[in-house]
Amino acid sequence: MHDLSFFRSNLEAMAERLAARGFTLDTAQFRDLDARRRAAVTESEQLKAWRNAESAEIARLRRQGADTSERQQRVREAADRTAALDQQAQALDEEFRQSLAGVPNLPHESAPVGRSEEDNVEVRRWGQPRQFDFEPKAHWDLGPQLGILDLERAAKIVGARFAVYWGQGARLERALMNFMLDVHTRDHGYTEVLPPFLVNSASLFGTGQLPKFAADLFKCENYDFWLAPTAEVPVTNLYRNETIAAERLPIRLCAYTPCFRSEAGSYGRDVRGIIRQHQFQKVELVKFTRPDQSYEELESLTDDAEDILRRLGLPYRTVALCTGDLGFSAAKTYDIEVWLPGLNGYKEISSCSNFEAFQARRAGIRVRAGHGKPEFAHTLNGSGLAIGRTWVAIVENFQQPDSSVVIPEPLRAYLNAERITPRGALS
RNA sequence: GGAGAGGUGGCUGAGUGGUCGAAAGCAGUGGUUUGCUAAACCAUCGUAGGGGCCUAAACCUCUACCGGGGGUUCGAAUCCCCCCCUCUCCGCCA
Repeated sequence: MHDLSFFRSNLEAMAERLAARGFTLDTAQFRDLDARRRAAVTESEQLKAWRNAESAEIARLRRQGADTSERQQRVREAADRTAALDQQAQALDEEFRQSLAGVPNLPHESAPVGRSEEDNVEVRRWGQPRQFDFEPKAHWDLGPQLGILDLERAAKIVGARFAVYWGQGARLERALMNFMLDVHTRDHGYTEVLPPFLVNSASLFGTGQLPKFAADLFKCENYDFWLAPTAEVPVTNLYRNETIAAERLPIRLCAYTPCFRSEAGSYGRDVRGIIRQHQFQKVELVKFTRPDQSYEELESLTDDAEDILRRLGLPYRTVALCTGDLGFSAAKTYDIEVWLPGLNGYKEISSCSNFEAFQARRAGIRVRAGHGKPEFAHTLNGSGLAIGRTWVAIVENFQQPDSSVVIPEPLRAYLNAERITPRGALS
């Protein structure tokens, strides 16, 4: 959400910068809507001022014992007009706010300009994709063969795009969750939180999923409860409508949650295996910072996520998303892509973004520095990492000719094993 | 699920139909006094939106906001209805 008065007085400049991300801001429509809104508000408020003055006069006259029934009658007669004007002003104001809420964030000046994924810029690369001296298998073949991944039964108990993990597969998922949380809390300075997995619509508005992207979410019938699509939503909203003392910033939080996404509109993409699921597990990193600190914090957040891959020995590259590929709320985003032999390419495993004040303004997250006026905080988040895709990366990258999988050293204590070996057909 | 008590500015807390954007205290800010610290005293101190005003600040003014939404009334923090949340007791449950 943009600042109303700033937005209004910088319409043309906004439009120009939004064009970089492929968003066309209809300035004429906004100008017209705003003018009508202000006219309606002014008229409605003038009538209210008149009514309030009349009421005060009535109170005064009554105290003197005068008869005020005529004045009361006049105010009563104006009631319809008051209500109509008020309603009109409210409707226009609401319409304006909704239009404003649908305008994406401005890209940061350091975000590369471009139209699509193709124009993203690789900023660094770590590790070398392994040269196999045998034909590596994709996880959708290897997983069932090892007896650790069961998509058919998942389809039976819910449907497509869900997975059941068995035995060491389940244990690997749990090991990754603990490993990531331990690294971020012990070595990277994050505080662990375990939030609710369901959130209300106010929270989803705060982080920008609503009102525009309801179709991407699962909603509970008869409740204002939604399955959280990412821990970003509950964790960022921890401080919704709160003012944080500047000395407490930056606040760095990490959280493990399952994530639920409808994946509407991605039919046919990543249909094999568990790359794209309705439910996946993720450890998320969330930061609240002072406005002047947010870009250095984005760099360190991205590095914290990359560190997990380095420790696991998984090759990756990091790309800066171009303006045309940025998410709705983000001003700048780095995607971290892990090497997957099954796809013979790099696949997104983390997305680290600075939202600047865009979410904070929607969610009412403020910072008070000293005794000055509170200003909006900057919020950031990134996956640290998506556990399902990390699971895939480990299984595919560290597979052996006999189909076993060598567990990266840091995970061995968690798994109490050095290797995943076939357990035969799924029992 | 049942019964009861509550939700008021940064905090504590008064306010049961008009003079209430809201007492008082604390905290904050500016000042006076003061050898320093401390204290005392005076002043000031909410947010959002509209107008004055072409742009920005300041200022003036209006409107809205006392958990949220409706209603009654010339007029609502105050009365009525619905909802949400917190606390206590009972029931149920992991």
